[in-house]
Amino acid sequence: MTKQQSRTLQTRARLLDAAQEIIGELGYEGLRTQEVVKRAGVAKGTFFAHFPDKDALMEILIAAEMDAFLDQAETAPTPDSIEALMAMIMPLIDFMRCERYVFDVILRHSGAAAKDNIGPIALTFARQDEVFTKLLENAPFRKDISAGLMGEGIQAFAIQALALDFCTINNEMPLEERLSIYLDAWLLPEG
Amino acid sequence: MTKQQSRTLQTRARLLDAAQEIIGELGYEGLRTQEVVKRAGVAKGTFFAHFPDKDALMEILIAAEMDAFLDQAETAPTPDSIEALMAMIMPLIDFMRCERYVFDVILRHSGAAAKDNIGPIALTFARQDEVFTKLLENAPFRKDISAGLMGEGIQAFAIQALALDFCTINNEMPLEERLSIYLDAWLLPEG
DNA sequence: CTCCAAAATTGACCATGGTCATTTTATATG
DNA sequence: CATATAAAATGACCATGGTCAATTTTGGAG
Repeated sequence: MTKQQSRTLQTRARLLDAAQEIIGELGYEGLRTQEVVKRAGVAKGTFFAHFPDKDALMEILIAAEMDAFLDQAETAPTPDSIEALMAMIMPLIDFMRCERYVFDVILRHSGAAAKDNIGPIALTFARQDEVFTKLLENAPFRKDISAGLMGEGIQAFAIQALALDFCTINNEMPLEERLSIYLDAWLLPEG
Repeated sequence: MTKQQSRTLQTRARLLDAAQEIIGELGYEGLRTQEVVKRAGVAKGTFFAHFPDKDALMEILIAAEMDAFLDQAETAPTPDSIEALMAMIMPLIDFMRCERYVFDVILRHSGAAAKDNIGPIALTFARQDEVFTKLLENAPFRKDISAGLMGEGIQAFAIQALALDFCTINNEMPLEERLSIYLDAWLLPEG
């Protein structure tokens, strides 16, 4: 009963290519499903036969970018200071703040979808945990908590710093400075 | 040139009442603007003459609930332990997780709108900062960082705990337990 | 009281994400 | 090759948030 896969894969690839092309021109927020199917040369319904909804497509594309940053982080040496850690995660953070819409999509899906299946972005966050845990195991930071917990805190503070960075009340301080303060207090407490 | 205010206020109140009524029956996610204007007895356009968009209405209603919790927290005594602190903030957290949609709205607006004006939810978060700062000033927690910074961390960890609680990967641990672990590590470090 | 300008309201209309019964296409089988 | 059948694609259609030119209401000035 296993029938035509090549056609399916081809269509999916065309949709993804078209989406990426549009994002290159108009940014993530500017993407319209109508334009995607038009460029892919398929009908509206075909889009939704391949992706449950528009968010699912966005998740795939955004998670792919985030994963690329994690690939780099994975091969990096153990950070020997907060600065080294910051340098390692800033590329990812910069992507996360490239558009308000991107940050919103990431937020919506970081804690996984409301549905039962786990989306690409939630998987990326899980992978972040792993990567951070491994990196922090031998780093010269506090020793009273596990590397995994340290990693979760870094995630939490990164999101907090990003949220405040998008905020008009609080954006007199640059994101990097704010995040540095958070990470100092979190990873090198003196009390 | 100052003309009719009573009419405006009345209409606005009717819209808000209708919205609250619907939320009582169907929850926040179940609210449709069409149903709001129908119950308020006005036309569709009137809704958008009073609120920039549906999110703005949601913000008002959700921020009002959150503010009520802050009112209580404001009159509470200084927490003398993590448990006491948790007891103080759990009502607010429970509201924030009452619906996935509610949490999403809060997240979207906690870091303020992308626009230049500051929404009610962002103001609530700013007020949270103030309330926490005052409460933590004399609390028996770490002394190496400011009360304000401690408060920001509590916010960050609360959101992280909420996000993971909505997540299918990570919800084998109850929110309260996870948040306790975070706050212990954040407010009472031993390294 | 009449008339005017600003404020408020209206509802037809639009944009866009998403659905689904129907049609087309590919492939396995006799 | 002909046929059956399941996968894939189609596009008219729907739901809902949001817009805006036209209309009605309001309160004050003369």
